[in-house]
Amino acid sequence: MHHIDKEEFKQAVYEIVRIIPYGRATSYGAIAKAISYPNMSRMVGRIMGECDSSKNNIPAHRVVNSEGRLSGKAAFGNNGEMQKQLEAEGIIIVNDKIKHWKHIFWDPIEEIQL
DNA sequence: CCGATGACAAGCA
DNA sequence: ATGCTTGCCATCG
Repeated sequence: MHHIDKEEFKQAVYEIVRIIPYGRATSYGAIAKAISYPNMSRMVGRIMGECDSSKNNIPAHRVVNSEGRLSGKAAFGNNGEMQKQLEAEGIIIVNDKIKHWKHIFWDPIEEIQL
């Protein structure tokens, strides 16, 4: 009873990720909170890893960890593709971490309250 | 069944 | 800032 359907959860994550603005990024935990499952950040990461972003029109490159670090870059291949996509949006990255993270960070909660 | 692991996160020393 | 610990949940061997 207390279990949301796995597919529903995945779709809820997709919905949030798809509305992350260009040039901004959010975190696994922030997404988990936004869909009312604050302790499911690891699952959000798992879902991103399997979402096949390019094919499904999901800007997974805009999802990083709570410190702004590109902990999931491996899923984009060995050519720093995740970093390239972020840089193409004007985001600066140094040592796998987004520069000015507090400023770049987009909190989905703010959008949902609208 | 159990322990390890993983695109996590927060607290603490 | 750095590293460790704990809490969290699904998947695997």
